[in-house]
Amino acid sequence: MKKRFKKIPETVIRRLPRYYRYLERLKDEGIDHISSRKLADVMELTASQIRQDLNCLGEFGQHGYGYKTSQLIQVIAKTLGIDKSQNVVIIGAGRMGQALAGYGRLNKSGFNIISIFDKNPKVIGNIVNNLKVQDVEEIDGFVENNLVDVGIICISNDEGPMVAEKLANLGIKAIWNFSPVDIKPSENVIVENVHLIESLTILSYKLREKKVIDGMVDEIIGD
Amino acid sequence: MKKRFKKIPETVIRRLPRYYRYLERLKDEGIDHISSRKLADVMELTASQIRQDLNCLGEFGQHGYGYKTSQLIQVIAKTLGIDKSQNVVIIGAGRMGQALAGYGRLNKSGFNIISIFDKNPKVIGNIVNNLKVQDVEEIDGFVENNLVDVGIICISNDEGPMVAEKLANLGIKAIWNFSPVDIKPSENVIVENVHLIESLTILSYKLREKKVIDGMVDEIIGD
DNA sequence: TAGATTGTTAATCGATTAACAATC
DNA sequence: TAGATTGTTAATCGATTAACAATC
Repeated sequence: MKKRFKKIPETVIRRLPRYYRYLERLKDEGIDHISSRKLADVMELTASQIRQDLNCLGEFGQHGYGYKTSQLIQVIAKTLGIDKSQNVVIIGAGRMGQALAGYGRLNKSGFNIISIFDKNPKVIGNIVNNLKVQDVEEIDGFVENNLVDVGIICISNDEGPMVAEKLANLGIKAIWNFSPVDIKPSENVIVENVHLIESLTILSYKLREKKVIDGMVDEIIGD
Repeated sequence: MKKRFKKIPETVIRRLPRYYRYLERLKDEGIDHISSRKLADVMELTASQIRQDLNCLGEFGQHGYGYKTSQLIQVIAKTLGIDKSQNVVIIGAGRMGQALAGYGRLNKSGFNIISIFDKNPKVIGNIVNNLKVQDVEEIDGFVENNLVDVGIICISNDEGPMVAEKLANLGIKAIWNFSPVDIKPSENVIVENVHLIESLTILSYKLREKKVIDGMVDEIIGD
């Protein structure tokens, strides 16, 4: 009998979506099995790491053969919880809210956007990706009558934490936060804070570092 | 004399934008100095880690007093290369491209969006955030006549790597990629690949894990 | 069988935490 | 000065890589 519960390290979890994406692509290309060595080449990882990572999910490999792509995809999907569809609401129908509402890959991974809310009367009633923007004042009733798994907070002011608390009180257990102030996870609610600017800032650092190494700029630590 | 070049670990670099954000906020609240202990409480890190991290940038603390917020902000900004403004172009004026074009925090960190391109004739000529969408065919001339530091790829098809290569040939050295296929960094070009779905997927995993721990669901590893 | 490749243990490497002398 | 807090070294912890017996 298999182990009932095995804690998977967060570092591994954070790599799983990328495995999933590459494996989906390989499967689409008609590749039905792959060795850790070849997958490592494609993904620019080490074969050793891939075997260690996949072993956290169970034993799927076949000695002398490799891993079956479709089986791996299935297991990763199940581990990540994207094998079942989940209902999502968006709070904030600004540009980012609209972009996420129309983001096809969400649906592909089982996230169904079932409603979008805003507080701006000029925006309420607009159609965004086949959904009519609702008044955020009506969210209580909506959440009571619909099973909502995830709330996406897409407002641009500092009220994210307040909105998150409201959603938590309504029973929403997961928050995907795009608003500028970090939302702290609590006993009731899981959070992923997204700050797009961080990734661009890191790019900026690396660009500068490259310029220093290439001798185009003088130094990193000044004076 | 100070060291001319000190390699900062990537793990530290990836935390710097978050330090920057919190310190900016503290400064806005009128806090002009802070100890590693207090900053650790606010940011939910350990004081020890903060001191280690900041020491990678130099020695700024004052014994018995702490760190000056504004000095720290300045040093982090310089390290990350956001102390100077950088010119950015966006390729792809779809919803995500538009959202990024209107994303105020980019400007705040010194990233100036100087142009936005698309290949769709229906979109070319539209005004997005005070910029007229240009025909992507005209990008060569534009880049030759303007200093462009970063290219943001916001297309939704699989042509990201091709677009990136074109930009690299035009001399753009940094790519911020939102398109679905990973762009591989090369000798000429630095890349940050962004896959928003990954962060939502991790949220999904954590939600599931929480449900298992709370006894609302049976198991993580099936069968 | 022989070749390929896994699963897993051991070795290495790096990152985080703890501790404390130095010092403002 | 006494109290607070840094900078830094040492200890711990965890993640990655290497190695190889097991096995298809």
